[in-house]
Amino acid sequence: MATIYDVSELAGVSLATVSRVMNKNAQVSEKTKQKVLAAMESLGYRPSAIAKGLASKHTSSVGVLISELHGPFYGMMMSEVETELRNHDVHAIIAAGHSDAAKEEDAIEFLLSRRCDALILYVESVTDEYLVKLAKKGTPIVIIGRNIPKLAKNCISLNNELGGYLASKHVLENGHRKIAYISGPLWKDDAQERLAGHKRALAEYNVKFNEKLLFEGSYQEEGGVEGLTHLLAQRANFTALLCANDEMAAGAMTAARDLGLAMPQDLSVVGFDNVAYSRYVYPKLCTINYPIREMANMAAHWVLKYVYKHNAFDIQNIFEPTLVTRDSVSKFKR
Amino acid sequence: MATIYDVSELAGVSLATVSRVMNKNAQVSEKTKQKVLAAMESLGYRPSAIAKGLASKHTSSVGVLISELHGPFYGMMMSEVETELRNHDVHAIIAAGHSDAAKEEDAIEFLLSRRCDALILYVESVTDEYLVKLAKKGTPIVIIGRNIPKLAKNCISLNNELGGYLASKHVLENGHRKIAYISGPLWKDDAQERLAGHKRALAEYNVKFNEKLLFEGSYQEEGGVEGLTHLLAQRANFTALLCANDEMAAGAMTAARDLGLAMPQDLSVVGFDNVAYSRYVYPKLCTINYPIREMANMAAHWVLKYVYKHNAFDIQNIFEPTLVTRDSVSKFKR
DNA sequence: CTGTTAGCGCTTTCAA
DNA sequence: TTGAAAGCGCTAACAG
Repeated sequence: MATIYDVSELAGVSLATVSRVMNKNAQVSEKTKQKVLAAMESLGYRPSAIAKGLASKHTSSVGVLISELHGPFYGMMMSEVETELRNHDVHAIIAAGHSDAAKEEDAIEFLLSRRCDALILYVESVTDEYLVKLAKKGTPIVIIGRNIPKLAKNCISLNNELGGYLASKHVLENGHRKIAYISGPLWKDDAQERLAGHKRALAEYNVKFNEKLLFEGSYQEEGGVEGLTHLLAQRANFTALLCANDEMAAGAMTAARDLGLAMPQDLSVVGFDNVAYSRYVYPKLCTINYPIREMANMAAHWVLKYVYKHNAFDIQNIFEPTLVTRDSVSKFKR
Repeated sequence: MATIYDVSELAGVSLATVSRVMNKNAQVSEKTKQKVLAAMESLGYRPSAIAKGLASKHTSSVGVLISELHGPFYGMMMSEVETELRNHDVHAIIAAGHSDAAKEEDAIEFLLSRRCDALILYVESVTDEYLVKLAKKGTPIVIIGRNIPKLAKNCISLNNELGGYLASKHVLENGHRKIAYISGPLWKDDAQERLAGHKRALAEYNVKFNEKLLFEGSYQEEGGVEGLTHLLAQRANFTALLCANDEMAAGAMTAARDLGLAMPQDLSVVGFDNVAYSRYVYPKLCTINYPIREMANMAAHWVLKYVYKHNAFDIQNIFEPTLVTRDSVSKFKR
């Protein structure tokens, strides 16, 4: 692989000059510039990002850490970040944290060791303190999906409680009173918050929260299947089911139908996230929109603005969820 | 950020010694080793992967190029590669090619500039010749989803024609004769191959291929919606619909239901890929299994074996699709 | 077992 | 406008 040295030799100029034509900024006479360009071309020269990083102390790369590389939610987030960053010639180095503290820290170590200029983190297991410490270490970080008081400026988060509330309120407004709830893993903050929102709505409508109508799911399709099966076994005759995310809603709906329930007539269902395929399940899923694209885009802009000094628009730290009404909810009858 | 030099100073040993304890291999006395470790600990030392890469000529990282960062198919592939690689302490640098030749080449340039030890490529637009040339440049490459004769050893591909054939044969066996087909973008090889398989099955059953029953879709949900709408407008009374991937099948099914068609009674549908959510659409989608996980895993093993010299199992270059029967197909009646 | 000494390929003053 | 030279943080002979 040709080096800058080979180029300088072929072009008959110094290293420095070659470097200058690569980094557009400096003044180089048109003539020598052409010589250098020609030399690069004929050698098939490709600058080493790695050597450049060593010498210049920045890598034009930002580390992106998400829980999983698959799944509609993370996929959208990652995709948006990558696109926005790449539009500005910075590259994303992506790693998965698998919702596990050790793996998340590991991944962060990895990204740091690659000397990323900044980190965009969607982490679930690592503590707030860890992140606060990390933020002090020098590499700028922006955190998606969490709101840490001491790091408020670095957080891009959703009002999950409101989302839970909106979902719940919607079925309550439709007359339902026996409402089952499949939450996410309750050690996750967002799962707790969504559930809290649900409880607030219930309280507002004077309906008592029933432990038997709560199932702690996994945030995956299978969790929805298990949840529905379990809840039905409680024989509590619920007419509406709230799921803490769309995947579980899809699983629950499939399971419900397998057991002979018609939706939305026998059972109204609401999801959460508004992932792409939620409109392709049957019935079309009523859900809560999680503006993850906008949030991911904001995170990318945060980095562009504060790290790469592009003049981006103002940063919005907190986003609001909204209700997306579709076919899976009907009025309570009888 | 502390450097190896700081560590060596604090520990009272030379650079080389510090380097030695980092790279387990060499012999270092237990005593000095502990001193070094302690120094690292107290300095919060984190070796620079970038400097290491420059000095050692390999980066313990492999570039992974896929068309999109979102979507169930790519997500699964990326996830599997990353997991397998990380299990062996090598990291994936992921980039998106967006099914566009220029962007794909760009992304490859990027990965090469980061001096990846190898490349795992899922590319759709770049030519075979380009890849053949690339393969000669030194960086080992493995190609997923294409079978290039000159690069047969580097390819991990699916027999798409067989997949199309199996899907088609299944509905033919169920008595259907008027079969509509929503293909992928026909400039993509896999779309062509799947369609070819369909035609072969038709021929085998002596049913003539009808252009009016073919719609060229986008491989996305929306393409399925458009396809179904268009096909219905042809008034050709088809009783079965083959979709070249599950996303389009999901879109088409939703559109069909919106137009009052019951499935599978009025219309049988078959997808392709067997993505995670295909079993959660209604009716559960009959599809062709694309063993993308196994293939992704194989690609990772290829790299582990040939680049990192781990002793992995034998490499399988060609994979076979299989039929997954579910509820979306029924026997043709009347 | 440990230290010395060149680099790896590039950026970046400082002079010319 | 251009060149010389000193690193960036690490690895890898080669000695000792």
